[in-house]
Amino acid sequence: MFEQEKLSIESELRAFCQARGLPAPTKVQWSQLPFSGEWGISTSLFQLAADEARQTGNKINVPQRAAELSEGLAAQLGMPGGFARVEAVKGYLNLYFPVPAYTARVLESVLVEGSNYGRGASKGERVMVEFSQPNTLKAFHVGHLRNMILGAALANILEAAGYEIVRANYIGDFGKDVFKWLWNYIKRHKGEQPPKQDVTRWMGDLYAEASRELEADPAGEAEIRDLFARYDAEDDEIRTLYQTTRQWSLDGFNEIYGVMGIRFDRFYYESEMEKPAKVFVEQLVEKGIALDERAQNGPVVVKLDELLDLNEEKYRVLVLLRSDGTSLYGAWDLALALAKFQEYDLHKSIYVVDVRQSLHFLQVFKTLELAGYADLMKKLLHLPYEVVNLPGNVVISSREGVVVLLEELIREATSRSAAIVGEKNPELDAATRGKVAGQVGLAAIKYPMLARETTKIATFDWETALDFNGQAAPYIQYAHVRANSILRRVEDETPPAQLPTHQLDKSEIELINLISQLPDAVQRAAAEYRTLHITNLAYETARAFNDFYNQCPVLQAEPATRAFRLGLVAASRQALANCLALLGIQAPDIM
RNA sequence: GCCCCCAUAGCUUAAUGGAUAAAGCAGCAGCCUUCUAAGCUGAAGAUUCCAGGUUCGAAUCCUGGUGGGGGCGCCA
Repeated sequence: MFEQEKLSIESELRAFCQARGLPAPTKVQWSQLPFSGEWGISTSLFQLAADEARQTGNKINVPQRAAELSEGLAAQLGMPGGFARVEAVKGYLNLYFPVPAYTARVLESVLVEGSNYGRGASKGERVMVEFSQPNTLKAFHVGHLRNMILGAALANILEAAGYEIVRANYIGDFGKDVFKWLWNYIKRHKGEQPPKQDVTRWMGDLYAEASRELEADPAGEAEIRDLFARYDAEDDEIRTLYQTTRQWSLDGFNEIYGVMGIRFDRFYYESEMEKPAKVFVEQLVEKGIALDERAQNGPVVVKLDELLDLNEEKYRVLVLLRSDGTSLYGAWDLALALAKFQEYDLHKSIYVVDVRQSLHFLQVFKTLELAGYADLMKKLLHLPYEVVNLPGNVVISSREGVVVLLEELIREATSRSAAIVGEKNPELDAATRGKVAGQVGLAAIKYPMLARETTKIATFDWETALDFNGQAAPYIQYAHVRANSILRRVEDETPPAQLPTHQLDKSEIELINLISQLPDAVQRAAAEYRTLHITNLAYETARAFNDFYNQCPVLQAEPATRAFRLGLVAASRQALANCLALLGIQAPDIM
């Protein structure tokens, strides 16, 4: 937000170095001044001092030299334009903002830009974010939540950063597991219909049953292959059953997406990739990249390490077709990657898929490179995230039916939230309470998925997931509600054309400081693919707002102060709402 | 056997290679006659897993350990 000011200091720094025969400064690193009631930016001169020592070959005390340099620079700068105060402290150059002018700049840009505040200029590039990828005929559980929430938030953040986004979903509606489920259904549940509620649980239960039955049934494998063959031969009965059961799942997924507030621009299906995948595999065999071992009753594979002449085991072997000629998901992923670029002009194609698939994507991407798609391959990015476990490091398993169902979690969170809303704010009518309960309950379960490093395993337990206090989404929502409840009382007033100035309280300056950081946070979150930067800022902003709320009366303040604070409250509400929107979390007006 | 990830307060987690390692939860002591107390203020709580190394400077980078998790030819 303060690029101009930074650039002007940077050019002063270069002049300073040149005049003294110092090495040219490398990229100047700016950081936020540690907040102590004043607001500004800071850079350090340690690097410059170290570079100087290296250049001259003299042994010097770097911290001492950095202190000297910062003092010299501060003296030369005097009172640079755009700043209120400059100081040199322990090798740092600290530049303090003229509070009234910068405050006005921050608040005005928030209020003018509104819901666009924080958005960057268009980058003129299109990025596809593929996420969710649920498997039909299986349960939708809390393990899938992290992917869904993370993918949706990343898409929002990249969009805000200036990319054009294609939100893609890749439905797992094909493969052995599907026919395993159908096999069990035909044998034990023929004619049964799914229940009205929790379709995916019923699906998942039958899948777990299929897994158990298959282990006990030596003829099962052959029967499943037979179903597969009948599907392939376009057998009416199997095709119809396949379509019907698949649709049950898809309807269940759509219901969940609706509740979660998640949408997609493009759906891909595994079942559509099978045919193009086989064609592509044939080409790979012809090119000598894939090895057809079917004559020896083996599969079709890509022996990546051998092809690359590596001694170590790095890429290993990617299996594309089974020995019976049916295709595997590695082959489908090759076809899918090509399909995406055929359809869209993409700057990047991101796959939000859990970390256990890392080797798989490494293999798929490398195979595409070897097949002559090196340029395309460079645009593919697997964004891994760690899994969600149950307490005691228990792995959530569809196969064993050990799951916490997503629908159940949403229901529990919503009803818990409804009880708390009723207790905290008994005046609300039932309809409003229901609405707020939904907003708060969903927010509470989404937030922890976004507020930690993706490299860390998340543990799901009911107590933490349903704890609405402290560092959690309801805290941020509550700050938004508080701001709103002040503004609600002055809806009829016309805000002044220009915000009056007044002596700012420490808590006001800190709040403005945090609000001003949103545009940078968006760019950084997008560049690093980390939603964490937004959750951190949202929480910090909410905390600063609560502090302000406690320290500074708004409605009862002197007219000028009152008018200024109303502007600050409006800007705070906007900044909080924008952060929450990026995270895919709703900002209630009341709770 | 090979590869990847993780380790920070009792617990869950933050922290551009930079100033005194920051929050929440749990526990302790306070604050509602004021815009919603889902809040705020205190006090307490850390040898950042260990040993080396790089650097003016390391929780952060490198090497080697220890402990835990994950992946590795016909599931997705």
